[in-house]
Amino acid sequence: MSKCEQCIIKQFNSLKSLTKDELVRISACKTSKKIKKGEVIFEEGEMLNGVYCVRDGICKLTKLSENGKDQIVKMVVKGQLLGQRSIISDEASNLQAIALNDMEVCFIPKSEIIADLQKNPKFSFDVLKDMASDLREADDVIVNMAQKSVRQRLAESLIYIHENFGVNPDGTLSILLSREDYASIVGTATESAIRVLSQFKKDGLISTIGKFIKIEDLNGLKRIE
Amino acid sequence: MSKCEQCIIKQFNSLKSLTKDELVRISACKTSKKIKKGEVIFEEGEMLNGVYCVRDGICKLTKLSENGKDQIVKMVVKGQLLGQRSIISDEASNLQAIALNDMEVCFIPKSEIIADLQKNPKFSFDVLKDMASDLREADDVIVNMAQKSVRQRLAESLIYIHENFGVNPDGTLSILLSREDYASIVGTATESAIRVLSQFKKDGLISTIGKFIKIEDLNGLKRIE
DNA sequence: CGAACGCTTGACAGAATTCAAGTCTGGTGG
DNA sequence: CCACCAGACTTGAATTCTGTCAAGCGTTCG
Repeated sequence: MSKCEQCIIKQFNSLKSLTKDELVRISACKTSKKIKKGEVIFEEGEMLNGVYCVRDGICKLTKLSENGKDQIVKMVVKGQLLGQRSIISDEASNLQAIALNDMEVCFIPKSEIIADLQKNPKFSFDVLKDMASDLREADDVIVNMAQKSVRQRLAESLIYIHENFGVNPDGTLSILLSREDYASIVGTATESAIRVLSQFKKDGLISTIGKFIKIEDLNGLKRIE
Repeated sequence: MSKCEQCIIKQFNSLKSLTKDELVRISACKTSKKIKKGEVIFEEGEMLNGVYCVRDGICKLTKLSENGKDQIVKMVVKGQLLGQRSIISDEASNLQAIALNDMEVCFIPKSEIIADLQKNPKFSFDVLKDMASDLREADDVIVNMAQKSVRQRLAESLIYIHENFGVNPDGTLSILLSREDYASIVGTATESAIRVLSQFKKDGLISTIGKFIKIEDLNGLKRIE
């Protein structure tokens, strides 16, 4: 099993603020795990007893709304942590995590994280910054959901994925999502999402290569109102 | 000027985790401020150089969306802190704060808060918990905005206000909001909010006493789908 | 008193959901 | 190998929801 203190992934999250000693200690009790596409990492309402550090792959965090539909609240990619919130508030998770492709994660027990939060103010402050940034993003999502049309929201989601999760060599979005996933991101019916995507394609804003989506006119998408 | 170490308001927020010495030091450099209804506490994009501790009154945190409409993202009441997020991430505020009634707040300079965050892990952990709780609430709002109808959202907002901000002796909601504010909470046109409220009234779910709203059938509101 | 503002209602257009087909695809079992 | 099936995808049509524009009412405040 590889060692945390040598892992480059930690450069991208708050674990970078831990001392070498702390990393060695965590490394000793962490467990590595492979998760297959579609597999559930944790359920809504489940008590987490640790956090996950995503070494590879992508997952979606969803919440079941009262009308029975899943809403994708956030997507977590390589380099990010998963589950800090539930650990910190010491409550059951309010979200479900599902792998969108094959993943590799490290599981770090709750006790270790809590101990470091209490002892290492730099680490604690870094986590604080992460959460502040999450909150700011959440505010943006709230405003978009509340004020914009399905068409606008879908356009912005495509742009977000393009800019944050990157593209394949042929220019297609590196993340492969089903139509249902897209609908679940913008909070609409699957048919509505499909219709809007068809329209984007007809307008030359996007194209499809196999199941993948390629953005052809980024500025055109940005101009949608 | 009153002293922080004797202030009971601090019992309701993370400041309760500060030591007596820290409170004395903060007390020495804080400034007390009265803010009138409708007054802006800080603007979106403004650099905050401290946090506000709300001693009395209520304010709304809004964000201007690209289509020019304000969205109410959160309401902050007596006992809560205002502006931690911007201080922590050291960025301009992403929200505007406006008093909904006459307020009394204490302003604590950024340097003091940051110093205490670095030195007092208990305080820092408490702030972390606050933000974790804010994030969870934000997730709920996202799902509601994305998946529910204007009618449902308005019903839930009324319930939220009723349960979290309390009622006057005659049973009316203690917070007085304009129709435009209600529209801005659920993210809809003012006319739409008015129409839904009228319908609620016609259905006997709510009544109005002067400008105040009184919930007549809480379970009825909860049953709306 | 008049102007300004918030509140209310009507009418209509456009957006979005729902239900109901039908197509395409990859995988499975014969 | 091929037929077939399940699931994802696509499109159409009817219905419902929501935003917008327009008009009128009531209150407050100068």
